[in-house]
Amino acid sequence: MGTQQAVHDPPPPSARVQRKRGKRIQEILNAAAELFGERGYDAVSLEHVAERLDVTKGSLYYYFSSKDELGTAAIETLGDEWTARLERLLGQTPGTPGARLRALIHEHVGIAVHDHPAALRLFLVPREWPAEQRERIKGLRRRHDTLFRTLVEEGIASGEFTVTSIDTVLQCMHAAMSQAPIWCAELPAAARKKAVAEVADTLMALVRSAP
Amino acid sequence: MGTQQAVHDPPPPSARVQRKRGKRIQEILNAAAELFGERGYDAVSLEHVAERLDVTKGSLYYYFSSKDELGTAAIETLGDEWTARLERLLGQTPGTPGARLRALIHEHVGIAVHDHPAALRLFLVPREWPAEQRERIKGLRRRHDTLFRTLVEEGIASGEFTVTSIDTVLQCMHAAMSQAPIWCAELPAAARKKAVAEVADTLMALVRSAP
DNA sequence: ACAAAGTTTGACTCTGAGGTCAATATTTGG
DNA sequence: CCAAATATTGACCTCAGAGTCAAACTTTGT
Repeated sequence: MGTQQAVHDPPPPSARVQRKRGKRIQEILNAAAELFGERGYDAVSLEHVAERLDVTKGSLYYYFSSKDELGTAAIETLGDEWTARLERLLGQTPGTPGARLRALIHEHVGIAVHDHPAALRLFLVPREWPAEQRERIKGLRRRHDTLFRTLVEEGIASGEFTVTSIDTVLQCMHAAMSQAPIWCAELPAAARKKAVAEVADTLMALVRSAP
Repeated sequence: MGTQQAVHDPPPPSARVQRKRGKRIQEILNAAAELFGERGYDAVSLEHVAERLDVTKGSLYYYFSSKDELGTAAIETLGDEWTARLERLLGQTPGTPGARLRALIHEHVGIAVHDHPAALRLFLVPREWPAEQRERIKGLRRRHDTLFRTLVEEGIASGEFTVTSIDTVLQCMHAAMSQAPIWCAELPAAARKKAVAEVADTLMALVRSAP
């Protein structure tokens, strides 16, 4: 019982191997996030994910112990990337809360419509996730919501916005933004950019209620 | 080859029997509509429907040739009842387009939140229905949307409303109303009535954009 | 070069849900 | 009361998709 590890019980895997494993996991998560974003969680089977990676289903179980675990991890990846894009945008968009909020909505709907048409269903349609994964999803969503909430609160503080209820406004905004990709999918591609802008304009009305 | 039916091919079932069959079909549709409204289409199996009626799955196939057929028919029942309630409300709510629209939104969200928490997903989340049933669902939704569209158009004509794009406003409104039951489900029952009213107030902002 | 560790495979099981159908029970009308 | 029409059953089929695992293959460190 010296300063050495107790009788080498589990020989720890080398750092290089671990990094490699981490990379592989990221590859899997990216592929899965892409698929879930395109078609939604239930519509994507593990064979689909495996096929996109040119491996077989069995391999996935070497890294993840269930579909739900892979699912939440992948959704987390997607959500992180998404939030990062929004945060970056805010970082480089100065101006009033109104201008910034509009840009944020526009970017968010844009990402949804152009890049991840089915992704938002992952957050909208409640699934009975196992408790542990539920927490992770909630956390993701909270972080994302905070971006919008903060701006709205700033706008209210500065007198630029007026609302009946912050929570309700945020929920409505969120709902409308999440639906956008679904009905935009029916529009000809050319009309989509315009539609996204209109959604942003329209939703700005939610924070400019008459007194 | 007289004026009589050609050699009595299929003896037609008596009127009474037919009425009875119709009733049974309605019972099934009601049970199914209820379940679909509570838990969503995919989450409800035919055994669930059968169980609620105290029969077995097989019986359902005596009346409907597939889950999708029963599904659309049931959704139609639900939608018809729903639209009827909204139409009735409009019939007995006089006033400006603004007042009427607010009442309509309130009623619609109220029905969703209190009576059919999962029903709206049936319309929001696109399913690949067989062509024939798709038409019926579209028709339902059109009829329903018309109620809102008409009022919005009236309000615009009278100068009471201002919008960037009618379609966009309607889509956003619809999306927010449809999500409401889902997030209201997390509220304590006591808070729901208030939440419904707030949604109605908030959404009214969508038709009062600044010029 | 070679053994241990790490990775992938493919064939397998299990389950839930849609759908079928011959046999059986019930209702109807003469 | 009885035969034909109508309704219901329950056992069965099929299929997709989650999950398992021993065996085979590949990489790593010495």
